[in-house]
Amino acid sequence: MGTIQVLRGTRDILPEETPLWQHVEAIARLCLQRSAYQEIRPPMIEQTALFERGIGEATDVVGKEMYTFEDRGGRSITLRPEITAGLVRAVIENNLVAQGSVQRLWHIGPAFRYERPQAGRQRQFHQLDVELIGSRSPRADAEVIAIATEILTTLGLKSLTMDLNSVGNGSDRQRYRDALVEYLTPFKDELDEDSQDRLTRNPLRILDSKAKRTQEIVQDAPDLLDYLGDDSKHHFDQVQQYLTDLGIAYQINPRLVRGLDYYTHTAFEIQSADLGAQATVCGGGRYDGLIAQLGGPDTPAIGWAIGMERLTLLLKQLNAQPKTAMDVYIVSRGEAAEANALTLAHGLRQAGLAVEMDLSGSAFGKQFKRADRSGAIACLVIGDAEAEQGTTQLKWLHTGQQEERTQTDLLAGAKELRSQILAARQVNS
RNA sequence: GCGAGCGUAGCCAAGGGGUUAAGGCAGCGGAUUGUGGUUCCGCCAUUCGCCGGUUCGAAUCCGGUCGUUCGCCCCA
Repeated sequence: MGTIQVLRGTRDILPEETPLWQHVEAIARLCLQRSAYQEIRPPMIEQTALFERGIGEATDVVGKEMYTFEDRGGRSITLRPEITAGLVRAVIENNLVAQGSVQRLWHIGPAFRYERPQAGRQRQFHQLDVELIGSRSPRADAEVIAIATEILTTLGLKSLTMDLNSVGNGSDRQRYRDALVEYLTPFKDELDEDSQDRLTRNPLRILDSKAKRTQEIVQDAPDLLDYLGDDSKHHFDQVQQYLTDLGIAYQINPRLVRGLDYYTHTAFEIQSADLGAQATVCGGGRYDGLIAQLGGPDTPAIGWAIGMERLTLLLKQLNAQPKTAMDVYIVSRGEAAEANALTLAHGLRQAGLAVEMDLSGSAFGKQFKRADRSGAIACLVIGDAEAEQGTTQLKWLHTGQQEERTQTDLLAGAKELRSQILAARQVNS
């Protein structure tokens, strides 16, 4: 072929799809804004060390999925594989959390992981990311989770399920980890290959292995929730209580262990059965240790990320795509008329109308055909005669009625025209 | 990184060794040189993802490669 194609695992989001993305973003903005969250826009590239230290060297994301390269100055740079780490870096660097203060932040943008693409998984994907930094309160957990469910349900998504778990604090986890390793070691030879490997590197991850025999073994493993200290247990109970108070459905999944090292206490995932193997639409949790670990003040935080591709995939299964129809389509022929058309289009747009101007210069019949397809309610016709008299034919495309207006009257009455079009559109739909 | 399936126009496709590569949608042009949504006519792949091999002959068979889909792993 010889033409250059998009990189594997990346894709173009074409004009027919962008209205859907804009709709999601509008809903998200609305929900976040009225919950006091502010947008932040950190860079997409960071020093590699940020992710190594933040996400954890033992994780798959850092171990084998990062886009890492040297820049011309010999620095090791990485395209962010997720958004939280960079956002936390920005918070620390700009001193956004003075003692006791709370920051509510959100961001939407691409992240990159070098993985084999499949349904709901790409090398460049987009996340809507929300973080509440500076509160240890279980109300913070509940607030953040509630926003996620609100966005999802406002978009019309149903039949989602939420898994909830607590992985405790550092010492809870250490004790549990020891107990788990002790339990699993006698079964070592029966575990799947990956899990054997994790027994020393990252034993908690064995819990949500999909290998059949491993699952059987894990059935009788000690329960993480039994190893929570009193504070952790209390926190978890409170979170559950608050979610119940808010009418948010969830199920406790003691084997939910998320793949990023920084999580503490609350961990949750919202899933859909309609996504295939990549069922998680939204995942998140608390990360009370991360900020200190990255050199900031000892500050608790909780957040989540929604996968935009997976979300839009679900929405596409659901409803017809929103389309942006034009209000007015301008048809013109002849040099003077075409100049008039341009001026008219400009003026009407300034008055708030959506106007498409036919640029073809082809026969009126052809131009009307396009006018029809544009979804416009009204059509303006300017030919030699109209140009000479400074008039235009205003044609209503749904009735075929046509009236003559002077161009100046039309512009002066643009507001009225706008409400007429609005009314006509209501009747039509 | 591993396994399996699939690549024919912008989209959906038929064809499974012999030369003219069906059909539909969309698009463009015309019937209708100043009036649309119907209809009719015409145009729209010297080429079947790419490279190489087998053959007198390859979209068709073989090898490789790239892409894609589904799954594993992992995650959004």
